[in-house]
Amino acid sequence: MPTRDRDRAQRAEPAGDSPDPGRTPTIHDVAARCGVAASTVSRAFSRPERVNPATRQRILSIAAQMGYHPNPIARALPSGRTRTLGLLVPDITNPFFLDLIRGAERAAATAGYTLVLADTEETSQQETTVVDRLTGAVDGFVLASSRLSDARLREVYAKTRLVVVNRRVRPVPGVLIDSATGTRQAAEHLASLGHRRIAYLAGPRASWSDARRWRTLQAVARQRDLSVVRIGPLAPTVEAGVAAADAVVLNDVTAVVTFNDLLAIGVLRRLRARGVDVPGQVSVVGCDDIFGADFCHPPLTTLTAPIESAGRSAVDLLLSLFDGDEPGAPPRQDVVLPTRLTIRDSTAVAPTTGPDRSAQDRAGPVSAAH
Amino acid sequence: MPTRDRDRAQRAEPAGDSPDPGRTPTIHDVAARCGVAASTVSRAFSRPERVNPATRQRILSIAAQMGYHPNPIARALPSGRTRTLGLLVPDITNPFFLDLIRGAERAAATAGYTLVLADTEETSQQETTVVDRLTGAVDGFVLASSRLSDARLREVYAKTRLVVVNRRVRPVPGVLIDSATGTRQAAEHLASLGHRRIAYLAGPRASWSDARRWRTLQAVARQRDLSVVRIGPLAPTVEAGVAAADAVVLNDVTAVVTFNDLLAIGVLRRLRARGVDVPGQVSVVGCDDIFGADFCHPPLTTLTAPIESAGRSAVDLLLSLFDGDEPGAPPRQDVVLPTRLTIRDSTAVAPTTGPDRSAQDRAGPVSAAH
DNA sequence: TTGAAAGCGCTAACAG
DNA sequence: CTGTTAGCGCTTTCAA
Repeated sequence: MPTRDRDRAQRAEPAGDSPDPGRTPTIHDVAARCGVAASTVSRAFSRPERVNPATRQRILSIAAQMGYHPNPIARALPSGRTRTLGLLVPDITNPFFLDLIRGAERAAATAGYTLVLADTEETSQQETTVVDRLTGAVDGFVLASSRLSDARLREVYAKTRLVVVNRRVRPVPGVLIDSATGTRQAAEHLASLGHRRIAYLAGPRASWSDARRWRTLQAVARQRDLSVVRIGPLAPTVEAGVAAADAVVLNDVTAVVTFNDLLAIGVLRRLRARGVDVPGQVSVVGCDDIFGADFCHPPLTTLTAPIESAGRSAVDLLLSLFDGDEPGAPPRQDVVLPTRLTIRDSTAVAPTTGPDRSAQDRAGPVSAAH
Repeated sequence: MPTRDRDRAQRAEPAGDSPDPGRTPTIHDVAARCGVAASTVSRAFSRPERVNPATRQRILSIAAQMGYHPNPIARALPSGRTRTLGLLVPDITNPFFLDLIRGAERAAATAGYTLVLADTEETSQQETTVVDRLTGAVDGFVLASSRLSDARLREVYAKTRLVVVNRRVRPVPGVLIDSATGTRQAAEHLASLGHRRIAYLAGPRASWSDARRWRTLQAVARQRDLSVVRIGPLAPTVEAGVAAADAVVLNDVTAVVTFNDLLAIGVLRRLRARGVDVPGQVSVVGCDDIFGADFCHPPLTTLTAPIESAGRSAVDLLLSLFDGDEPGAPPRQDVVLPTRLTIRDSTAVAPTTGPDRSAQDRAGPVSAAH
């Protein structure tokens, strides 16, 4: 049988190429061709230093000319290492995750890992299913904006390597984009521009960042004697922003801070449609600085979040977990990434006409929306 | 040894939970607990119809309470099926691919497949490496805007399942976004608006779509007696668009058609900075209708491409290859997706002042750019 | 430094 | 319908 392979190959390819045409060569084919044991070929690839340089050289070159490539699956079975990472996002549709994916993919690629991408469609159910299906197929997970409960997250952490993004669940290591400082800057920016009454368009109820942002906003409001009204929770989408814009007008504020840029873009769209001038009548501050925030109209003042860095950090943190730690190991230092305010054209001094006056100005359109 | 596991489990967990704490249960643990052969447990999961409903029921419920999940790697080794697909894109950074990824992910998820995502960084080298590394770890590949040569693509196709997007390489099955009809519409739209002199900002040299678009443009130009000037090849990025905008002005045209929206957005940005009114002085037509095309300023007239559909189709086509066909099987029908022109605010009637006059108008800024 | 042998966890004939 | 028996292709002791 092995003889047959050999003969065929010799006849077909003088240079000595693939043995049995159609079948991908295995470690044994290479071993046979080299006159060494299979285990030696294995070592030549996975532990090159433990094999004689001369033999290694020969094995490698013969393998190359046979078109041999180690089978990653077969490799993973005994070793338990797949060199693959799972990245779960709640909604690929959201450009925020594009940047996250990008950062994660790059960090993974740099480390020689491959990324498995899954969309959990905003449900903890799907998330659980995917995690279960992928466990064993990946060396670890990055869960971005997970919808799982703290308890479930801890369970998962107990049986596999895990990093969460935008979530703080001890002892699961996490990457947090800290919008607090940025939010504070934003609020003070608005206060300095003379805004006294601000609306906050809230994100999904379960969002850690949303809670923090709202708390910060309230704190600044107290200090600077502003009044902030919370509108939401809202889906983090352009459509929700469009819808919420009417509530903004109704609430008679001179500035809006939104949970994310998608909402802000929706607000901009709707305000423009209603003839409300931004930033003349209303100032808008977004969050994240996603693709598009700089070329929408007007260009958006927003909290620039290091999203790509977050993706990169999450993968790096996950990878660092592989060095010695057991699953469920003692807590690691969380990575906290700062945000900063990027001022563009959607914010300006509050209209000199007070809120009440401007409310009158807009009486027509407002009632029209009813 | 098996007895030990059993005893432990019984002692630790009255309900009969995981055997050896810390070790994930295997098919054998479940089999032992159920008093059946391992192969029966295997069948209960992979071929439920070939096992007695009662036994299956018992196995499934015991497995569930033991927290057993089939190990995907171990499953893949003998079966050769990983239920995983590889998606390779040249540049995750490009939002075009976000939509493609989205469509592919959805189609894959629907079919119960998982997506492995890789960025080839625009190099055929990286692409080859990734393909080699992933071969065997995925059931097939979708290569989007591949940078591989036709020959290499055929080679890959000979040893694994493969679908290309935006590429026509017989006999490799492909999904093509046919911008020809859309481009024709765009050109005629401009012609009807009175534009006589049009610039085309070309994309990467190797792009199949770019070649087709340019040809179509020339054809229409001949028919409608327009003159078109080709600028490029250009990287398909906002930055390249910014840079090319100056060339556009210099070429003294009244309309620009760009290879993609990123270029168009860059042109818009630069033109605005230079005080050239769009669409008053110059009309701009993009291509693809990516996220942002509808809210940039002014909202972009563009060829709406069914990008997400393309991703979905590519995966569906790939999956269809699994039904019976051998790798390297006879050619399949390519999927051709049409584009259509979406008219927004970046196009308008050509300025009544002829090209020459308007060139004079802009003499200052033009020379300033020199 | 190299070889032989025993699996990794599961699937897939083939009997029964 | 279920059990037995071989592997899938590779890694990994353990000896030599």
